[in-house]
Amino acid sequence: MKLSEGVEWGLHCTALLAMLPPGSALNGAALAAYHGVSESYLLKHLKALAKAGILESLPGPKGGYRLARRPGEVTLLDVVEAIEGKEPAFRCTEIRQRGPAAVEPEVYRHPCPINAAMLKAEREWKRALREQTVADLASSLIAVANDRSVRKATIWLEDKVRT
Amino acid sequence: MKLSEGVEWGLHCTALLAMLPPGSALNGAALAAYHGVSESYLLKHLKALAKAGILESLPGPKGGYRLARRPGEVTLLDVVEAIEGKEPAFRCTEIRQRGPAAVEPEVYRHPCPINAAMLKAEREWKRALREQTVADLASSLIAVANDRSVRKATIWLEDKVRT
DNA sequence: GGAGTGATACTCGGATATCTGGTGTCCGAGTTTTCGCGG
DNA sequence: CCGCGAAAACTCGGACACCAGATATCCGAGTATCACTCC
Repeated sequence: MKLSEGVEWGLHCTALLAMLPPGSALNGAALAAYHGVSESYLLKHLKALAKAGILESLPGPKGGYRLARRPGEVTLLDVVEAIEGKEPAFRCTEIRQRGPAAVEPEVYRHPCPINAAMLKAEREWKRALREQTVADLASSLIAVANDRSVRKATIWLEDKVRT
Repeated sequence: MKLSEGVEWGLHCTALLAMLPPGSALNGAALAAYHGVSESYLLKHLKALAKAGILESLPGPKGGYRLARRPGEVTLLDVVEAIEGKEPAFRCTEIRQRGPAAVEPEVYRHPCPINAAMLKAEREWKRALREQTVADLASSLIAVANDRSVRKATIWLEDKVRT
């Protein structure tokens, strides 16, 4: 099992936007350069975040991406599901209905217990993700950040941020 | 994010072995035929389960696989990690240390908060998996199983099971 | 009849092809800006 | 000086190659079995 690298990128981008003054936007080029990643590929994920209603895209010159909701209203689960999709990680293929012990499909009224057990764990994972918001990430990032790093970021972002 | 199909197969195989009398073994061909899956590919996963100490492999004629521990001592997490590996799903690539705001690596003493948040959720997932054992799966499977299916399975397994 | 022994047949184990989904990239549609012109 | 308008430039959006990891498979090493032979 492996989460897409885009999840990490998306979380960092939303967290960065959350640290800026409300309503601030950055374009894809700035977000990519700030994190040192490929711009064209990052755009793919930003698009997904916009489609999910997490980011808002502003077209035209001086355009870019900004948070569509307040940072406290965006959970980590929102971001993860926007990029990874909402399908469960464990996908039951109902192999209990195959092989020599199988009977008619309509007999399997109860859900597969193995599927239920795996989904139960997945619900716990989602719950933990839902309890954390992008605002939490932003404040944590600031709390542990080095002063010089913050200053460098502030200066660099100065002429990139758009209101 | 997607879990390997082998996880489902491994769980069904361990659960089936747990339902048999203690010490019973089945060879790869029987396990594959019972679940209606490819034998050569299932062997790959059974091998992984054996290497992890969950199954025990008995070579030679009348050989096969059997549980290495009692069903109550094997958690779902054991099975999942044996097949998927123990690496976390979220892998922080430390992109905060890249880009124009980066400073010397030794300054980043604190772990990345985003990584910490994701790993926190992952711990909840693992905890839920650790709280369920293969014995639970076996009893649940029996509880919801149709009588005719159980009878068919019993008859079919009769001359395949090995002590 | 029993024990030893050799061949045998069956088992798992690791190394090897193939294929889907994530990774990475590109060019086109749309919109805001902005510059120039006329009033 | 101000308003209008058209061109332009920059933005995001969807469609197109590429590659790693999961999927699927095969043949060889090893061992318990079993039949046969000899005592």
